[in-house]
Amino acid sequence: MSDNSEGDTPGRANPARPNRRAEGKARTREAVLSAAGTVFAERGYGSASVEEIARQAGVAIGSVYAHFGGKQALFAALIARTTADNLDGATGTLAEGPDDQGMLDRLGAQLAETADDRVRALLDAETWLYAIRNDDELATALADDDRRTRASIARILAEQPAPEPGPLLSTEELATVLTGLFHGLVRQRRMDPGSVPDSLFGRAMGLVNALTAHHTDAAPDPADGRKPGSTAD
Amino acid sequence: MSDNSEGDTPGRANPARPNRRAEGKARTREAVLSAAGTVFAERGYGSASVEEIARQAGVAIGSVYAHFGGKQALFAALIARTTADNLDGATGTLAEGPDDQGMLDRLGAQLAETADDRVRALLDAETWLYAIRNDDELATALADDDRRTRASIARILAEQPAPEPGPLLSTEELATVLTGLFHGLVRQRRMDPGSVPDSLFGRAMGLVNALTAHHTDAAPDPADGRKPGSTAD
DNA sequence: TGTACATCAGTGAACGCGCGTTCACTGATGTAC
DNA sequence: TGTACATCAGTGAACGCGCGTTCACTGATGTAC
Repeated sequence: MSDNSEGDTPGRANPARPNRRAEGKARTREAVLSAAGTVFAERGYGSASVEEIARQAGVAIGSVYAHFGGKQALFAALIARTTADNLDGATGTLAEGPDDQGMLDRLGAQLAETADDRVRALLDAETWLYAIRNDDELATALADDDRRTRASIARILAEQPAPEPGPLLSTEELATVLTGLFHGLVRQRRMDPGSVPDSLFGRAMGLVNALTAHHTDAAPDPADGRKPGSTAD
Repeated sequence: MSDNSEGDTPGRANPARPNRRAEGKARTREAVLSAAGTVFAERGYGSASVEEIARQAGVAIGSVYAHFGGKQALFAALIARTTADNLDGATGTLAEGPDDQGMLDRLGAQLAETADDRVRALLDAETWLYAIRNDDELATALADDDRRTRASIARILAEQPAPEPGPLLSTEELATVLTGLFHGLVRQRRMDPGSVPDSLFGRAMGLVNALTAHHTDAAPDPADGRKPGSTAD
């Protein structure tokens, strides 16, 4: 992000010139980041070795250090890129269309895509763990991105044909439930694919959405007087 | 290593005797497992060192190897114990009472408890990652436990006052949604505690439950398009 | 255009440290008589 | 009970390997004239 792939020629040469040095540098950087994604995902941060990343990227180990400074900084750079991608993906999917059920279908499709992308699912989890463990800037940045994503979802939900938040959940909370269910089902599907069909996410959210739309005035209490005998728990 | 904490005296001595050797051994084993839980959670498998575990357990490093054989086996033993605990906790909470909203409240309380137990949340995530990465027996065992838990939940849900699965979700799927939402919200709460109040889980599930109870005849959902294949790679 | 020089992305052998693991040993506990 | 011996949980120094990191070097690319 901070490293442009072009420009930067200190000598002020022709700006339209190809500049093969910068191009090659950017290509190397991308190759290292891509390899880092696979290796960090597949081995975990602690068990990942810089040497394997360099080998998989097809560069010398020194190049990794020339570009990123060290293992930890490389992981941070990878997270920064991945997080940006995720944010674009989520909000992009949501903003793609205005109609109700279509959005949920699209979310279900994205759930399937995310869960079935092994590297991505592993890397997401590893990133979360890393952020929670080291409560430095990274954790804050990740939480911010998450909050932004949920706010984005809430904004889009508010524009839906059924804008009423319902008696139990505000729009913001609905966005939280949506993302939480998303991550939880990705996790579940990775572990036991058969238990989470593609349509499950969409149906579950359709359920919630339908209730928030239809029951805005009825049933302030979901447990409305159908308890057989027990009063206190 | 199925190392019993008692019995096993080869010489067939008085079975009622205290047997301080076996007691001490069991105590050491527990201390190592407990320390391993903290260290593996806080550092991650790859970055955790056996030496730190031994130090935190107050034993020599050789004892860890005498008891568990190695780092990987120690982690496996820890997972086995933790998984059993989790299973007991989840089904225990659910089976505690029969009434509808009380159960959801109790689940909400357990959500809060789980999310606020830093070591437990980290260890859960680490365990999942480890299992997904190394698709050996451990992944299968974890998936089995998970399936058992969900089946347990489904069984209890079926006994609820609102047994109708509804048009969108079967009881089994509702159990999957419930556990998925649970894990997703734990994750979310760890990252941004303010966004997941204690009551959110209960309210979200109350929403779903109420809808399954009330909308058994209204089936406005055409979402059935499940993609073929697309399971794990 | 051609030549001389400057720049700098990339290289990989070498270093030293920390790790997982081993194993000869210790001494408290258990057993035999 | 007391004594001699056996057992075995626990110890920790030592080993060797693999890791992250460094740095003197290379050579392709860019610049000056």
